[in-house]
Amino acid sequence: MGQRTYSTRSLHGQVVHELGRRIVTGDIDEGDVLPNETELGASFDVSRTALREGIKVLTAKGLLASRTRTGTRVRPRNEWNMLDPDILAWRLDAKAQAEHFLRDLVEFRQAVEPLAASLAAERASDADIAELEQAYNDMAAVWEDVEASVEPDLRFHHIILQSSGNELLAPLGTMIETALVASFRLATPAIKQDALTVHKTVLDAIKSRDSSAAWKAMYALLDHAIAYNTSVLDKVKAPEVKQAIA
Amino acid sequence: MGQRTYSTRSLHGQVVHELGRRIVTGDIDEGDVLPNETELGASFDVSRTALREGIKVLTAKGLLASRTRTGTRVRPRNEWNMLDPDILAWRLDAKAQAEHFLRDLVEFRQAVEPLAASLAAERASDADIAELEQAYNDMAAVWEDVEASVEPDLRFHHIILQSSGNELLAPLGTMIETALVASFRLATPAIKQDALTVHKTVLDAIKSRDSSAAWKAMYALLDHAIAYNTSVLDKVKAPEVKQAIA
DNA sequence: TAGCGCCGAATGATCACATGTATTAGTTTA
DNA sequence: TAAACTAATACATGTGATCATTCGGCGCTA
Repeated sequence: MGQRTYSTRSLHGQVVHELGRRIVTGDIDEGDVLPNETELGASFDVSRTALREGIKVLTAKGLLASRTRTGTRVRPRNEWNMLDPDILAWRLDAKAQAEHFLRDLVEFRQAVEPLAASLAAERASDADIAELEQAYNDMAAVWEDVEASVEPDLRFHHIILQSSGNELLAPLGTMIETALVASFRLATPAIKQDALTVHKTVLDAIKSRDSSAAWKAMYALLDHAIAYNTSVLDKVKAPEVKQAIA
Repeated sequence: MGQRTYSTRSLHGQVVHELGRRIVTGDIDEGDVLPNETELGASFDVSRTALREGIKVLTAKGLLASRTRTGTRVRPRNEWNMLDPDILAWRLDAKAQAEHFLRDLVEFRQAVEPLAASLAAERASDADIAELEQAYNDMAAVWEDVEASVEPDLRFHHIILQSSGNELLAPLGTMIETALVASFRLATPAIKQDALTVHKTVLDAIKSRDSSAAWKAMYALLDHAIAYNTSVLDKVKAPEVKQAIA
């Protein structure tokens, strides 16, 4: 369970997560009009104020839109801020969509990370590269332990995005972290050992400041992930996989 | 001026935009603690409730974090939801950063759109392709008029992202629309004519379902845009360019 | 000096009431 | 009869006063 952006401890935070989950999972459909504020507040057993603060949060994420008299309705799905960490987390909760979602996620990474790697090869500071190497070494040290290798793996990708020197790319690591954790957990030690090799290739390319090699290496790394994901998701029999997705 | 997600008409909406702008432009620094709610509310001349709703919105976008007793502080920049339409709009307002921002934006497009094009080549429906062709024709019809050609151009890219069949890629069109409009306005008819050719190449590749050709064509299109952007931004003398960025 | 407990200041939450606005129904008028 | 104005209404929006909760710091005590 990756950390959610929005705290679930406050009252309106609970409203945000419960309502958000219902919308994202399709429990409440796009275009649907919500009950009016007093009514909805009562059903959540919170005051109208708390409910409104929750609605404002979801509005900010593009899920809802309120108009006077008309009421509050769910905005069309393609206008949601899909890369919002909370929305990603809710989508991940929707087990029914998980398979489709993982495909989308890997495709997205395949769009973003190769370029980030090539930019990092050009722009990373020596300190960045040292950190990257550290992350790789940490990964290598614990590769048999799937659980323990998640953190340095994540860190590795994080640093590359940061080092791209692009302020639109850099935050993506944090944004999709929750989702990545879930997909990483699917891996077995055998997979991880393979992964180690391709990670090394990426690291070396960036160290030698070869941006096109970095691009290709990262692309290959994700191809590897795709091939693995599909092969795993095909054998739906394995219950522990379904478990991991959830 | 692209349409903002969050209405500026409501009271708390004004708070959102004013506070948001101040934070994004660096007027209020990351890590800074805001004045307490009663005080800040007074300075905006709104009630504490309205202010709180505004703060919740900015919290949802990752700009702020509130803790009891400690107060509300600006979160580190790399944790912001950079692809949020409002944040993009505010960044665009910050003229000082505009040049750097445009570079980031084109790089981001270069990460995302080639893949979207290649996926579209595989997955676009016949209706999608018809729409895409329509957008191209509309572009071709008015290419001398820079202003008029913005809309079909935007539509062209929008449709490709939509047709990618990836729910993470699809909303990016809407998200970066505001920013794209600004960068498109920089173009001159001569540029636009060139652009037309490369757009045609993309269209043809998708029509013939050639995903790797689509990838390359879109990449070339954006390379074109990059080369153009840098060349334009280098001649800082031209005042109408600075104007257009603003 | 370490540990405990109290206090205060900030956010968190609720309520009651006031306001504005868009829709709908009802009434007038050409 | 149909179109245009008007009033009623229901809902979202905005406000301020009030209580609850949390947590950091200060000071007391052993």
